[in-house]
Amino acid sequence: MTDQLDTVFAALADPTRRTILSMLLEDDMAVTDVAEPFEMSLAGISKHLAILAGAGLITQEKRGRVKWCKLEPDAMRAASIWMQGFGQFEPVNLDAFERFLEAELRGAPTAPSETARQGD
Amino acid sequence: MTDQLDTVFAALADPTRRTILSMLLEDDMAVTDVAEPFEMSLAGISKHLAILAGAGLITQEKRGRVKWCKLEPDAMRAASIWMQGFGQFEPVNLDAFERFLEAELRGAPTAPSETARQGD
DNA sequence: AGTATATTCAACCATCCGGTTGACGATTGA
DNA sequence: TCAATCGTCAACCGGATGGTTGAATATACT
Repeated sequence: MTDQLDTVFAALADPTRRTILSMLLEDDMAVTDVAEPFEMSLAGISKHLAILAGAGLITQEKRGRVKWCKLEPDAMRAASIWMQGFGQFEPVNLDAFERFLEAELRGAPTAPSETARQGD
Repeated sequence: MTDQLDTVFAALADPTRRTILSMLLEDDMAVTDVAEPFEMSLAGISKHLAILAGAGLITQEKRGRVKWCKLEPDAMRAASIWMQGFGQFEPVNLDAFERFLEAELRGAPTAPSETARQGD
C-alpha cells in the first residue's frame, strides 16, 4: 500500500544511498565495487541497494556471479514533479547539481573519499 | 550533522506529511484545522508538524493560543535541484502536479476525505 | 473566577531502520 | 576437486519513527 512516493523519498533520505546513486551516474557498477569506498560491511551496502531497487531507483542484473547495478533515474520523475509543483524551482540547474554532488562526495560523513579510517 | 537533504527527504517520505503540505498550499492553517480531516490524534499531527518544521518545510507562528502553519516551499529547493540533476525532468509540469495532488487527496490511505474508510 | 479551547509534553508501545556478524549458495578458476 | 570470490540470508542489536493516551500549559471567553 505504500505509495511510490513513500519509497522513493524514504530511499533518498539516506546519505549513503544518495552517494551510491551519484556514483552510479557515471557508470553501472558491481555490488562489491559500490561497497568498496564505504566504511561499511558488504551486507550493509547490499541492503541499501535492495532498498534503492525496491524504490525502483536502480535495477540489478546478475551476470555470472557479479550483480550489476544500474541507475534508473526515471523512478525519480514522479517525486521530482511533485516537488516542483510546490516551488516551481528554476528548471534543471545543472551547475547547482554538480556543486551538490561535489559537496556530498567530498565532505559528507558517509562520503567514500577521505573519512577518518578508524578501526580498520 | 544530518544533512538538510536527509531531513527534507525523510519528512517527505510520509504520506500524512505530504498531504499536510498540499493542504498548506491553499492557505495557512491552525494546527487544529490541519488535524481535523485526519483520523489521527491531535498530538500525532502536532508531531508531524514538528518534523515538517524541523525540515524547514513549514514555519509555525503562534498568535494568541493559535499556532499558524505556513508552507515554506523554498526548503524543497535543494532537494528538488538534487533530483532534477539525475533525470532532467521536464520543467515544472503543473498539470502533472495537480493530477498528483488530486490523487493523493482523494485516494490515498491517509487522505482526509472519506473518514469511514479505514478497516480494509 | 471558572471553564473551554489550542497545543504540547511525557510516557509508553510496536514496528521499522541501519548496521553488524557468521553462515550459506552460487559461480569462477587453479 | 578445492579454494577463492560475489552476494545474500538470518539473527541480532540499539536507536529512530509513528502512533497512542493523559496530564500540563497557555490563551480566550463569559
